[in-house]
Amino acid sequence: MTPATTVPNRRSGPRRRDRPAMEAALIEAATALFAERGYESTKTRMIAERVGCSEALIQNYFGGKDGLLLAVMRSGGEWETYLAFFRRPLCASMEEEAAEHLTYVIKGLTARAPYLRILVSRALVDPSFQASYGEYTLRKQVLAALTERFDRCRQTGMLSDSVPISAVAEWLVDMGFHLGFIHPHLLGHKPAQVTGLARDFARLFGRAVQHDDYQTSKEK
Amino acid sequence: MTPATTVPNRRSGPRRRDRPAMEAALIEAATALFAERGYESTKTRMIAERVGCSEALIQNYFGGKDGLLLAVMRSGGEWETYLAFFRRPLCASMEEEAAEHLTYVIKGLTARAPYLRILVSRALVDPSFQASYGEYTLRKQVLAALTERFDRCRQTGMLSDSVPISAVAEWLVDMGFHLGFIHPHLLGHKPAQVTGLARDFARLFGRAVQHDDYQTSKEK
Amino acid sequence: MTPATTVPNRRSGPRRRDRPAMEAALIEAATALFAERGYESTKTRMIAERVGCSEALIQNYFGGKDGLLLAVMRSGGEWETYLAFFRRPLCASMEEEAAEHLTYVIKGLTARAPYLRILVSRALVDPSFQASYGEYTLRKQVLAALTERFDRCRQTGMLSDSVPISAVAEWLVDMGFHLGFIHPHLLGHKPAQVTGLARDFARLFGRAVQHDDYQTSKEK
Amino acid sequence: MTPATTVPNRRSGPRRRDRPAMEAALIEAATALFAERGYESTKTRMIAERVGCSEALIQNYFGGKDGLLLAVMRSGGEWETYLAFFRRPLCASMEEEAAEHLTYVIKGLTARAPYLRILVSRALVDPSFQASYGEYTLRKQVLAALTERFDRCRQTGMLSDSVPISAVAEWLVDMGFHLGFIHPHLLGHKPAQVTGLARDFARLFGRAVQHDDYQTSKEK
DNA sequence: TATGAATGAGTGTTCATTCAT
DNA sequence: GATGAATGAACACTCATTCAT
Repeated sequence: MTPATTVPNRRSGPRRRDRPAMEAALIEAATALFAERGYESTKTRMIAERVGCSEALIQNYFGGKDGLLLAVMRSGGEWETYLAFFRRPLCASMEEEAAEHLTYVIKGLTARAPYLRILVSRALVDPSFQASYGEYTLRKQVLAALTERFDRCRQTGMLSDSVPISAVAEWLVDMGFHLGFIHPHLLGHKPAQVTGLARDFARLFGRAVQHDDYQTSKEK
Repeated sequence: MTPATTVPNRRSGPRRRDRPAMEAALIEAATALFAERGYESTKTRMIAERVGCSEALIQNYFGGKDGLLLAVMRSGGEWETYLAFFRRPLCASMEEEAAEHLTYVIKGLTARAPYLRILVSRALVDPSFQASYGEYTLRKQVLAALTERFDRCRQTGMLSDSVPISAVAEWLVDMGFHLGFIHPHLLGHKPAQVTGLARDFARLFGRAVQHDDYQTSKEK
Repeated sequence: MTPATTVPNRRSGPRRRDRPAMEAALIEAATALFAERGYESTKTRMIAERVGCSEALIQNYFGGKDGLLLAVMRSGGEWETYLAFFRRPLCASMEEEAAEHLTYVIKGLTARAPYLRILVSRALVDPSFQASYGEYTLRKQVLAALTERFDRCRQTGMLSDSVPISAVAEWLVDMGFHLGFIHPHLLGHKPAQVTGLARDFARLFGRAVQHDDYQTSKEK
Repeated sequence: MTPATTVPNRRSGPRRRDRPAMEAALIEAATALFAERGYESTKTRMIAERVGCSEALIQNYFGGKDGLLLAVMRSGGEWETYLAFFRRPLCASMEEEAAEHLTYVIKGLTARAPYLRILVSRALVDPSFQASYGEYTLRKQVLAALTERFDRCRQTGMLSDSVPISAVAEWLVDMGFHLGFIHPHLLGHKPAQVTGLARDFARLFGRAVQHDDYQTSKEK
């Protein structure tokens, strides 16, 4: 409720000249409000009040409310740091692969939940926005990273030869999104429930894709 | 200035005396528009125009736009017929169980896609609506039905003893929702892609949960 | 709050055929509501609900809300009985003349207060209505009656020769309206206050218009 | 379709930067329209058109139509200047007292007639408004001022000892309101008629309250 | 540059009225 | 005749946007 601390000590009159800070503050406020109340229910006045500036600034900086939404979206990612995780060394088993993936993804999605809620809610409803969603989501990158990992898993003999890698990767990605986003934000499940489920899912995933011999040796 | 020709075989004048049909038409139109454009972007005027009646009717029948949304929601289900499917005989294998489930669910979700888009999009954004979502979704019922099925699967020896039934059920339900809703309506995947993926997922599911011996005998 | 007992035992379906009773009930309800809430704030639905009939009846009987207002106005008076009072024998003094007049007028205005509030409130604001007010008010008739009385008062020597009769009549009429309408309904004064004031005014009136000699003989 | 020429020297475009003047203009226009057509029949659009601004300004400045009505009410008075009159030196006779009072009050009420019409009309019809009327009317103050004057009149021997001062004051106030407001605005009497009547009333008032001896000496 | 004043297109809703039954 | 269903014009009000300063 308190104005973002990024832009402190605001007084009346024409404000100080720190455009980058102001833009960031607006984006932050808009992200929060869009996520809480939805895009359309969020009024520009609310955003401006939250930040402590005039509505007109939204026009000046972002060209309007739509532009602000785009800026919010673009702000979503430090993709690189997020994706770096997928370049870690292989795990000892497919179940561990899944477990680590799910844990990481759940954490990551939770961190960017507000931002995602906006995106998803709007993509479902505004067809022209669906394209943007595809652009800004990391699904493809994660998919590629997993595929590459699983390739290596197969080479190590950890991953069964009889399962199609791309489907396996897709499968794990979907599980991650479901556990990290759908369960908590649509179904309202608590983190503990989700974590428990993630463990079970990882186990099942392991059973499904692990090479039989490898599996045996591992599980013992 | 000339009376709109957009709504033919409907004179400018007023009266038609079929209230139930009119209500249904309004709900149908609202469902379509809410799904296409979102709740807030859909104006009562659009709905009325689409149906060829006056806006006031929305007030008369449903008490306003909010009431119409509720009516749309309530109209969503012939739950019983949908759930009847889960009372069919067991399949010959767990993979088949999954395959049939996914096929059915994908078809079912596709059929009520517009209705679901509204619900999901709004539940993500309007917290007070999330409760309503929980009420009107069939997740719990399907979950219960699957649990009961898998219980019986285990008794037949088809389902491995070492997997927790509730997690398996949850898993399959999630796959269904993901393939039937997230893939086509959020990610924009085509039906063919989804169907292919469903086959792969069913296969993986089978591998994960099928009792080893049973699995062997089956696969041969 | 209970539906007027004039139209008892109403059930649904096309109602019984007692048009005069129904008209009277509508006029009564409209009078009450117009007076309580004003003409514009009173909705036809309220009137119909109060009476227990359909709104359409207002159209059928009176041609609309305006027509109902006119009917309400026309219903205002059993003029003759009201005016009969002014044909009573002369009083013994001018003060008594005033006292009796004021008492009677206060009572009369109180009885038709709702009806008058509508009239006055609307006449003040709708110029085209001011004419109607002139028509339906009894001011002229009362004025004429008083003038005639005061003529006779003068002949008896009770009324001073040095006052203009028409002004005296006008004066008394105004006092009556002020005490009977303005004080209670605009200023919110209680009946007791008004009665006390009426006595004082009558006394002052007497002092102002009574013939000096007569006054002496009377007061003794 | 062509820009209205009704509001000249005012381009279709927007901006004028004189908020106080704009507020005053809106209040003035609202006063006039409320008085002409009544509060409810006056539409915000009319007011805005009259002033040549947008309807939204009424919301911005006054918070809506209700707020504008309150502003109209509050704008009614430069009370002090109005009440100063009652601090003038005493007249030479009670008749003169009345004559001067009536003349002044008639003028004063005429000046604020539109404003008063709104107030009175609405107070008669909206009970919750009657309280506001009581607050903003000057009746009490004038009454107090007259009472104080008449006290002094009595000390000079001008005012008869046998009349109750408060009733006399009330009486004169009522006459003033009746002549200045009811006669012209409800009965539609012309100024000349009112003036004539005022003279007569003053004369009668004098006869009623003047001390007998003083009266004699004065009239001669 | 940043603002507050001002806008106008558009909102859901109201309500006296009309008409088929 | 009397009704409920249906209307459409109008309403106060909202809000992203524009512009003079």
